[in-house]
Amino acid sequence: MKITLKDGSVKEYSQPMSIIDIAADLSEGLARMACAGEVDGKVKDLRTVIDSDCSLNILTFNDDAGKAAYRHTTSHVLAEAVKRLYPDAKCAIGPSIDTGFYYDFDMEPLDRAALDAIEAEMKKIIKEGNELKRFTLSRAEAIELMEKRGEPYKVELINDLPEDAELSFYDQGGFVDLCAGPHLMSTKPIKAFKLISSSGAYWRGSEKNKMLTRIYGTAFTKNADLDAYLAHLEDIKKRDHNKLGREMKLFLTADVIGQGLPLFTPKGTKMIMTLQRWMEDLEDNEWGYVRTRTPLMAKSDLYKISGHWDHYMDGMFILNKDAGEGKEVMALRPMTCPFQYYVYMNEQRSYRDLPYRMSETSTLFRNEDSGEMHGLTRVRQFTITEGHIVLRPDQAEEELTRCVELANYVMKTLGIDGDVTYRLSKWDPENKEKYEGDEEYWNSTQQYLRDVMNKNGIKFTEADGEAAFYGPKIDIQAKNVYGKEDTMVTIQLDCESAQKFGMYYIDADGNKAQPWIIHRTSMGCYERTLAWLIEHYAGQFPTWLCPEQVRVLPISEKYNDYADSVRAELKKAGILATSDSRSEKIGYKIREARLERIPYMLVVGAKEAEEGLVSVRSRFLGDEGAKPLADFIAAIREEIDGKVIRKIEVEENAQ
RNA sequence: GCCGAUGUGGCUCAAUUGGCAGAGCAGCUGACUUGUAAUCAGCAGGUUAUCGGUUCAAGUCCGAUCAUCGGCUCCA
Repeated sequence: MKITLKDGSVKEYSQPMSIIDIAADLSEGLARMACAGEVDGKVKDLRTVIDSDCSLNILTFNDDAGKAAYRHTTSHVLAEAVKRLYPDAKCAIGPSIDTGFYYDFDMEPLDRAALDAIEAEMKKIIKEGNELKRFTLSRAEAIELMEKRGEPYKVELINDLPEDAELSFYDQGGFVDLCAGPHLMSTKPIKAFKLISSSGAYWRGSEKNKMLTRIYGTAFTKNADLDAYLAHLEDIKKRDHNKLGREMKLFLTADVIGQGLPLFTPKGTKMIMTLQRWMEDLEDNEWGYVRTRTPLMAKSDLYKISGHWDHYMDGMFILNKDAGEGKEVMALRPMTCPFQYYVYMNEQRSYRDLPYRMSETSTLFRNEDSGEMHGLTRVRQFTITEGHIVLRPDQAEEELTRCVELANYVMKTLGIDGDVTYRLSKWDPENKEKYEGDEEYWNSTQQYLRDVMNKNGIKFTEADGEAAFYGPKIDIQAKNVYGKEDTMVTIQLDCESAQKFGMYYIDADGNKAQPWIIHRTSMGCYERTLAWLIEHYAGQFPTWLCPEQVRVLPISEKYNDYADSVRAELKKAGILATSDSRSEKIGYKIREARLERIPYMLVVGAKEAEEGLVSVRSRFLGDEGAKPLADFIAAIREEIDGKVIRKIEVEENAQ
């Protein structure tokens, strides 16, 4: 048989060989590094015997699939250690994940000391260096084995596997686990690992099931890599908006006010208002939107029409629920859709009036479960740039394109377009009752969105079961510093709601016709966007977004008057400036300003006061020297108006 | 909502087996009048998240509640 290797060379063998033997034949080093094999593009266990022509790639820890096998084997070592220390623990599942691996057990919760003890036991197991032996069993044998070993979760997994599935097991010195693999040849190569944390996790991810104990860990081939990863974990905490945003005094929370209800300080408010004014002007002046202002609450009747009363009551804050006769039951709004629909319906609309684009800086309330709140990214009250476009079906493609273009423009201007991924959120064809409309409706609307993204050259993934009940979505997703993904912008096509609310327009023939609706945001939620900006820029925002753009620093109190006049000039030019009139040394004032991440510092003393100059020290270029105040104002004005993002070359990561 | 951890001035932390709540930074006041990463001195700031219990005595032990964090689930 002929084996084509990654570099194109061909090896020939006269008899069947396992992948690990082929690796050993190629080089001893490669066999030592091998974690898995890729045969004709499919990832296989190293023990797989090859008996016919194929292409073969030996995967090491440097390959994603190799890394997964390495870490998956580590998770088996974890399972063995847990079973040794806690014989009554029941094994559930233990896959590798992007950052390492986890394993779920039915057992008591663990504290750090327990994790340390398990870690020590794992080290022993690795030292023993047992080989992993793979074998397969029939369904009956497999169930018998797992029952004998007291592993009810494994029995359940086996029962749920398809009839023709191969039931493979791995035995490492007596510890046997049901597992599809692939795995390392033995536990010996595992060098650097750490158990990160433990937490609860529902069996099979359903809250109806029992909560198991999950242990997270990670593994590397070198201690240095593990240390670097752990240091990285510490490092990203410094960018965490929830810590940095509070430190920078952009927002706060108060126990007595409640969960998911952040308060914005003057600084944080300034930033949000900068964003909000920009968005409103942009939408109204350049993208053809009209602005609405609609109530933050409504009678229950409205939500009964929209369907929220039946399907979303748990997510709403209900007012007057237990009030007696004569009191209306109200609810704070969790979305703006129906409110804007009534603005549309206020007048009879012609086909010529469409598309009718409404937008609102809209505050919403959602009664999220208590465990869900996080910083500014998951809150109970938030404000979004929410819009609804009522349009004719023939306008859908162009309008959707415009929505994507607007969102794109916003991302680019904020400098975060490189952080996002696009997702086509589709219905779940296996779960039709959760959605309105038939298969044809979903296929055609989904195709619309797909076409729009393709025509705009946007790369995207597709996800089943992520659509709104009334239609598919283009979701623009971003990850936070910890890798957790949130939706930043959403653009949804809805061909159903107009009927529910009796919305229509008069078509060219004078007949009533049913419009389509696009639900969309252009920037998403201000709270979440601010969080994202804090993390992206590590607090060092582009000048136009800074709540304090310039700080004037007199070198002594003698020059406070000049500093004040400079500050007044800056303010006159619409620049957010303060001056530091304290009797501190100049170095001290600079240090403070840097810690507060002020982009520009203007040092003024005798020379500057006499000649009308300012000595500029910026976050971008360090000491830029003395220049006339007017020149500085012109330059920074241009930077702010142009929403310029200057690269920070000096003083990065001021701490 | 579920599992777990945590909670001491604005921030970072200390307080021995239960025995007088303390420091640095930030803040304020005064002195100094300063040229590019920390001038000196003084002052003020705490019902130890909240409520209850045990005890001669609770930051410390017990219970409940609230909030924060790490996950799970959820996010139309």
